[in-house]
This record gives sequence, structure tokens and C-alpha cells, in this order.
Amino acid sequence: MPRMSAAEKQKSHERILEAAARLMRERGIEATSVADVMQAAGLTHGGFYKHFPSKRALVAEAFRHAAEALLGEAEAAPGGPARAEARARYVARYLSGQHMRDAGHGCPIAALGADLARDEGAARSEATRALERMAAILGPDTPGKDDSGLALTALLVGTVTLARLAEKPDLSARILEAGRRAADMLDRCSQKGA
Amino acid sequence: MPRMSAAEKQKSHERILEAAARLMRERGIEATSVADVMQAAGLTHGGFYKHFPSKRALVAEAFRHAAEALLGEAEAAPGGPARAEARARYVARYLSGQHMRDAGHGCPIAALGADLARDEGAARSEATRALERMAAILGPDTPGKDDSGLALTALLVGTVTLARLAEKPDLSARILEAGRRAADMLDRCSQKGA
DNA sequence: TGTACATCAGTGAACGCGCGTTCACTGATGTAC
DNA sequence: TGTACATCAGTGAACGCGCGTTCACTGATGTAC
Repeated sequence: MPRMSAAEKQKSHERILEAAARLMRERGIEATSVADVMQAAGLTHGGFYKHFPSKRALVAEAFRHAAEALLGEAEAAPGGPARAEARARYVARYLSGQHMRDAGHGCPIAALGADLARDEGAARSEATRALERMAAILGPDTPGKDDSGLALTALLVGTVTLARLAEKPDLSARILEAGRRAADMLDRCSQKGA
Repeated sequence: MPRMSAAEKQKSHERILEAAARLMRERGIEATSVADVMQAAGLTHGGFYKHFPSKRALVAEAFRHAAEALLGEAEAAPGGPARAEARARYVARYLSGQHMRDAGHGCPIAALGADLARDEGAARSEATRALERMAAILGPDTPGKDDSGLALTALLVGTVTLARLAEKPDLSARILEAGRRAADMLDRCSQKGA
């Protein structure tokens, strides 16, 4: 079977990235082995190093991959009233029970942020960039006017982290609801202050 | 040298707990080995199982130890205007550069929350309890009146997580400052809504 | 278009290593008389 | 109070295991003529 075509290799690469991004967000970085990722991608572990120089490099790429999928579309939102609406949708989706439950396809900052903060290197750089992009999406229409986007980002990340941490489902639901109300408050107060 | 007195054993136990709580908050749970903890406590790794049945049990105990140190004192705050003042001090300390930098002596929810959310067992139960206590400290004077304490807890946890994640010190500082402003806003809006 | 050959994606066994945990041992502590 | 002995906190070597990574190998792919 060995030696796939160049197109097949690219598909394998994509599958590895996808599997890594999902498993690491679900189980954490250290709990996800290279062999786990390769198996989920339908390959054997030995071939990993034809695609990435190390597990560390995979972590950074997988983070970037996950972040791009979630930020790219939201950034396309135009300015003006349509932008406020797009932002509201982003917040609602972020603070949904669906996002809380499906960490594997959710925000990589919420899933891996605390771990990457201890890291030095490419993955942390990717995470910093992602956090700046998320804050820009959630920030004021005029970029750089104030840092309310950073605060809203912190509220969303913290809310989902706590909702996932809580053992009792009804506590998780209350946390998400409290987060939604607080996000609304911050939005209204920010605009009033403008 | 072997066989210390009962009093000595208790001191050892305390040192192990202290070392574990610090190292795990600094480096993460998986990156902290039993041998690391025992060495930091001035002991050798073999003796660990005279104190704890497993590493998992240590994680739960270390979390509880860390949480108690940070919550116990804050809970002693009285009701009324003195309580609002104590809460403001708690928020200011939580969102300080000092707390951001010294994760080893800081909030264990911010340091380990995302990891423990993936866990089942005692450590996660401890974390859930700690989160409820923190929300009670930050919540309305009348407990159970609303869930603003949960939202404020989420904002604080998220803010410190992001500030630690950011690579550039000036971005970290902006995140902390944005978090402080947002905490103020939530406080004022909550009281207005009351 | 056909042929000969170099390339290299993927395989699976093997590597060294550090992990959590176990265990035989030591010798001061605590107890029974 | 003194003596004999069981206990057990701490030691350090050893255990099995899974990890990240390496490597010899395979055979279809892509290329040169």
C-alpha cells in the first residue's frame, strides 16, 4: 500500500490536523498521544514524522487549525449594525450548551488556554494571536478605541471553562445563563460609555 | 533516620500538600510528577504512598488545600457595606499583576480548571465546590438572589487565564485592566438592577 | 507511449526514558511489661 | 524507670507501561529517457 500520491498525502495531513485538534480539545494536550491522533486519522503512528517534525509542532498547527475554523468566518462580518448582530450571534453560540458540551469542536482558547500559558513556543504564539483576533471580533466598531473586546473575551472563556468544570448540569446551565446576562450588561454599558 | 514521630509525619504531610499545590498550579497536573513533589517536600518518592493512596488523591487534596487558603479568609467577611469593600479587595487582588505572575500561589480554578473539567472524580468535585464558594463571595448580599456571582467569577477566571496566556507583557496588562473595568461595570449594573 | 529507476508516504518493530506504583529494608518511635 | 519488641515513616532499587521518536522496509508514485 505505501506511497500515496501527493494529493493523498495532503488529505492525510488534513485528517491528522483535524484529529489532533479535536482530541486535544477533548482530552487535553498531554493526554493525547501521537499514536491516538494517527489512529483517529486512520494511519499508524510511525508515519507521523513524515508530516510534522514533533508533537510540539503538531500542537501549534492543530491550535491554528482550530482557531482559523472558528475565527475566520466571524471576522468576515461587516461594520455597522450588521456587525453588532454578527457579534451577538457569536456570543450566543459561544455561550451555548452545545459549545459547552462539544469541546472537541469548540474554542481552543477555552479548552487549552491554561495549559498553553505554561508553554513557551509556537503554540503559545498561536494562542496569543487567536485571543487578539477574538477580542477584535468582540470589540468596538472602531478597533483600538477601548479594550472592552478583551474583557468580553475573558468573560466568554471563563464562563465556558466554569460551565464545563461544574459537575451538576443545572449549575452549568446557571453559569451559562449568568454569562449571557453579563455579556449583555457589558455590551450596553460599553456603548453608553462611548 | 527512618521512622519519624507522628508529629513529624504530619509536618511531612503538610509539606507534600504544599509542594503539590504549588507545583501543580505552576506547571500543570500531568507535568508534575510524584517524584517532583516529594523532592520539593524534602523527601524521596518511595515514601509518598505512606501519605496518599495515589497521585489522583493527591491532586484532589492539593486542590482543596489551595482553595481553602484563598477562600477561607474571604468568606469570613461580614455582611453590609464592609462586605462590599471586602469583595472589592478580593477582585483587586485577583486581577493583580502579582496574581497573574504567581500562579503557584494563586487561584487553583484559574490554573487547573480546564484540566479538571475533563476529569471525573474527587478533584473535580473539589473544584466545583470551590467555584460555588467563590461565586458566593462575589455574589449579592442575599445569597441565591441572582447569579451575578457566577458571572463575576467567570470574568475573573477568564481574565487571569488570558493575561497569563498573552505573550507580550503589555497585552497582559491591558487584559487585566479591561477585566477590572468590566468587573466594576458588572457590579454597578447588578446593583442598579436590584 | 513504454521502460527503468529514484522517491517517499505509510508500516510496524524497536529505542530510551520517565512515569506511577511496589517492595524489601532500616532504624527511631511508641508501647507493653 | 528500664527493657524488649512491634510499628511504621522514610529510603532507594525495581516493576511494568506508555510515551515520543527512530528506523529498516515496502511498494505505488512520479520522473527521466
